[in-house]
Amino acid sequence: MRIPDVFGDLMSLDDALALQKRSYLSEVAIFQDLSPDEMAELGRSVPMKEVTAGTIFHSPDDSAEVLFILKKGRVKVYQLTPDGHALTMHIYDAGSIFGEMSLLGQGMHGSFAEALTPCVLCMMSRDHVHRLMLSDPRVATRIVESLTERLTHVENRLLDFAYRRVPERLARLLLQLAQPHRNLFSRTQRMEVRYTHEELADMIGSTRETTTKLLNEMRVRGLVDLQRGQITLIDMNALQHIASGESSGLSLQILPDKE
Amino acid sequence: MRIPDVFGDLMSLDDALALQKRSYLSEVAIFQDLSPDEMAELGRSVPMKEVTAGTIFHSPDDSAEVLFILKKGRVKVYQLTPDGHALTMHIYDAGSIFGEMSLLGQGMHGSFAEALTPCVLCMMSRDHVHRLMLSDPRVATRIVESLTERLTHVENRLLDFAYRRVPERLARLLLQLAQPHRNLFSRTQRMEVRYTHEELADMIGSTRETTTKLLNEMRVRGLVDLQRGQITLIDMNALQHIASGESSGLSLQILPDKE
DNA sequence: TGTTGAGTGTAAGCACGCTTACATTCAAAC
DNA sequence: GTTTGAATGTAAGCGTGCTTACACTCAACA
Repeated sequence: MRIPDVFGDLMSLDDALALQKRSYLSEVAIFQDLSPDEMAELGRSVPMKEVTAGTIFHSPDDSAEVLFILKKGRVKVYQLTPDGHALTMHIYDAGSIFGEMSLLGQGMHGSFAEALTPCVLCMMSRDHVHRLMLSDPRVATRIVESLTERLTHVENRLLDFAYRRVPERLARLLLQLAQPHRNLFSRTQRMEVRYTHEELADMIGSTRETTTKLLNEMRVRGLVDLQRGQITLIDMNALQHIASGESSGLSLQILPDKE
Repeated sequence: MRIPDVFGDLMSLDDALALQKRSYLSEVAIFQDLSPDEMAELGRSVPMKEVTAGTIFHSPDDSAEVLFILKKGRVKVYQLTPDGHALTMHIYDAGSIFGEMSLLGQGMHGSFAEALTPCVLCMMSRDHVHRLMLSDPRVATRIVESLTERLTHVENRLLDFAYRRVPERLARLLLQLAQPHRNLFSRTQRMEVRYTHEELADMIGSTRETTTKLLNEMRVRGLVDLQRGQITLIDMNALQHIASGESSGLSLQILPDKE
């Protein structure tokens, strides 16, 4: 797993760029309470960066405490265990903030941050964030809300990992990740999950092999349709049933012999 | 673990009570930046409550969004799974804040809060917290720090649950919970953990039986000493070794036959 | 058009730890 | 002193899912 040099060619300080950043930042929930003036000031002082898909723009080696504001794209934050397993801590969508700082905690203690798609990121220093929080309580309040949401999410996952079996965790993940996708031909709308088996395994704390096996069992049963890097959910109800743990596992050995 | 009752039976006047609450609150990290006046105001407006050990003072049924400020004692927050398993989300010591509110998130989405020892709690409404955050950014900043710390902790646990085996999780928990305890006779200082096997099991997402078995294996190997509701850590190095996953499991079957 | 690597399919074997089912010990309450 | 329930001890059995080891498919790139 290689870590390419990220901070290559950053930004130039023309006004146009600052303006663009300003418009970017204004859409981030954290800053929605700031005045236009404050936004302008922010736009001037916050560096921006673009990275291509697959770029690992933060690794545990990076000591600097940085807060990332994700303007465009999707980012995966994950950790590696000594024995080489990866666990995906979180996947952030546009509008999210995340970072290393002890101040804003979240994840980066030994975490990698990888761009899943081309991304546009704003970067703020610890000091900057701190000043911003102190200068405007509404900003701090928004950050509290953001942290709260994440905390809730992680605690739910903890419960999953503690007492739910892998098929349950997988079904829950699929339902959670599912994005609506319109089929142009049949004009039906289906839910899709665009991740590889290995990526899914890293999210549920399982292995690629087990995930593949379970997905194929789901396919055989008509719950999903499988293509490369893409899973189409068909029978949402059945998936929900598995996700709720009411199904007695997915392993085929329990299937009644119908003939 | 009893706490000498300092403010026991002085006077039951309202003023005295407010003063008492004020002094309580002033020791809570969140409010350390407030002025004496602000503390006084807080002391007047925040209700306080005492509960005995074992009391479950919050359950999923309680719909009210309350923020608890734990002044004295220790509190366990846990959730129940449909199949009756319990998972301890967090154990709070004096000075902690925790609560239900979506605002301050953390845990209470279906959680129970149980006093492990006699406790003194202050309770704040969602509105009150919100106002306090908006009125003083330093308060909000402290809350952000608190949330950050908890988030980091939960994420570490998530990693543990995902890829560490039960013996590892148990050893890590013991080391984490260990409190120094002075032996009056030998004047040696030993580390103690005062929980039952079941309580420990609920923290590492395992069962009481497995925990008992592992603890006894540790005892046989001279790593710990066991009494009712109390575990004394003896060989910290060996425990650390198990905790780091370098030990090839604890199960006896792998032990070399020495004779 | 061939090569390459990522993504996927499949299967045997086995260890961990959960389930189930008791027996026993200890401390507190009566 | 007796009783009672919580805490602990122990063990057989077995299923989940990890490990290991390959074969295969497809898309991208040369």
